[in-house]
Amino acid sequence: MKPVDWKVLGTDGEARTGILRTRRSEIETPVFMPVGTQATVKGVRFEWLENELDARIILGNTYHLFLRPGPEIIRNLGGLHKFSTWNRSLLTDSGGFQVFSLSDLRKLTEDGVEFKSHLDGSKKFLSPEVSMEIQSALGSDIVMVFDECAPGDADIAQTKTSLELTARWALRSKARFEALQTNGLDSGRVELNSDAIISGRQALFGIVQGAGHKNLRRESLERTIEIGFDGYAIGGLSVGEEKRVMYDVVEYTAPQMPSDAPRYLMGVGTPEDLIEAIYRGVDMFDCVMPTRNGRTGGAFTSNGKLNIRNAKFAEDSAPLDPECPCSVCARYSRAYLRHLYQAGEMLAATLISHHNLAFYLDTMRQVRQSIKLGEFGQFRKKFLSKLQNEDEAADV
RNA sequence: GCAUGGGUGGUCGAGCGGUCAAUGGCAUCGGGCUGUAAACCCGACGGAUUAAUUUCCUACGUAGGUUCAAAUCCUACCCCAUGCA
Repeated sequence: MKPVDWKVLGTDGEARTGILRTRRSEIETPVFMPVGTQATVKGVRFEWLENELDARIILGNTYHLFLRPGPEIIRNLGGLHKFSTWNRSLLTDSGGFQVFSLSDLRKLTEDGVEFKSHLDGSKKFLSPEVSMEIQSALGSDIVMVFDECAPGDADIAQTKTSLELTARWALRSKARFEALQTNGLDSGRVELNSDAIISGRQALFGIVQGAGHKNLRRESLERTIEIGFDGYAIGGLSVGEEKRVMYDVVEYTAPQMPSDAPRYLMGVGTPEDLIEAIYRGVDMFDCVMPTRNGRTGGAFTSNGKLNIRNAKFAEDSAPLDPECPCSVCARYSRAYLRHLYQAGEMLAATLISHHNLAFYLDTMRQVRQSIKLGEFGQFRKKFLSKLQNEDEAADV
C-alpha cells in the first residue's frame, strides 16, 4: 500500500486536475503550497491558512529546523505537526536547495555537505542519510530526497557531475528512508483504518535535475524513475536561468514523468509561471514569492503586480485587487496598506502576504475548475492577458 | 541684561580656509525579490542643462568684511539652548 494516493479527475491538453491524498489531508491539484520554512508561513497564522485560505499543504525546511530548534526537540514535542499545530499535510524540503543558496557557506563532498551555520558559524553536516533522519523526526507527510541543485546556467560537464551525485544521493536517500519507515522513527506516523487506501507512512519524492540541458534532464528523469518514488519533482529551475529555458525544460520533462504520480515543480513561481507550468503538465508548486514579496510591499493581483510603496497609492481607496474575494481586499484600501507599510507596521506585511496567498490559492481553484470543464486553454489566455494590464491595474 | 554653547540641504547631524552641492542616519522617491541567511537588498535624493563623471545657477541664520579662494576667519545684527542675575 502506498503512502499517498493520486487520482486524476480531468485533463485538458497536458494540464491535469486530480486529488492527492496524504495521510493528513486531501489535496486538489494543481496545488500551490505556501512556504513555511521555519515551521511558520511567515506573517500568516495557521487559522487563516486553514479557514479562509484553505491551504491543504504547506512546506517546512529540513535545514532551518535542523539548526533551530533542532530535530530532537521537535521529535520530543511529537513532531512538526503537533509542535506547530498545523495538522494538514506538510512537505519538507531536504536542505538540497540550501546546498545551492548557501553555496558560500558550505563544502560539498560525495558523502554530503558541511555547512557553516548562518546563525552562529558552527559546523553542521547534512547528507542523504542525515536529511532523511531529520525529516523523519519532523514527521512530515511528504519527504524530499537530498539533492544537489546546480545553478541555472550550469554547463554540461558541471550539470552532469551534479546530476550523477544527485542520483547517487537519491538512492541513498531512499535506502535510509525505507529503513526509518521500517523502524517506526517517523514522528508523524498515522494509524489509519483498515479500509484506508493509503498506508499512514511518510511519502518520498524524487527530484529530477539537469539544469537547462534536455538530454541531461532525460537522463536524470530515467535514473529517478528507476529508483522509484511516490512522486516526482523538477528541481533546479528558477535558479538564474532564462524564463524561456525554464518553460522549455518543463515542457520537455513534465510529460515524460510518470502520469500516475504527482509532478512537482520546485520553487516556482510567479502566477504566470504557474499557469505556464500547469499547461505543460505540472501538478504541484511552492514558492516564497507571495509571502516574501508580500512582506516587502509587493502585491500580486489579477491585473499584474503592484508595489504598495508607490506614492500613487497614497489616496487610493480601492482594494489591492478589486476582483479578489479575500478578506483583506474586502476590508482594506491600498491607501491604508501603503500607510501601514510606510509606517513600518508589521500588519502591512501580514495583510499583503495574506492577500497574495489568497490570490495564488484562488487562482489554483479557478485553474482546477477550468481543467475539469475542459476550458483551461481559454482560462490561460485570459489570465495571462489580464496580467499584462499592470499599469492600468494601478489606476483602477 | 551678562556668560557660555549653538544656528548646515525635508529632518537630525558631520565638516571648521581650497579636493564641498557638502560624510552619515532618518524621511522621501523608484526598482528588485521564484524548493526563504530576506519585516530584506539595490539605486536616486538642491535646481536646470548635457551624449557625458557636461556646463551653469542657487545654497551652510541675516548683512557686511578679510582672502586668489569662506559653510569654515573677522564685525554687527537676529534667533535658539543652558547657566547667572
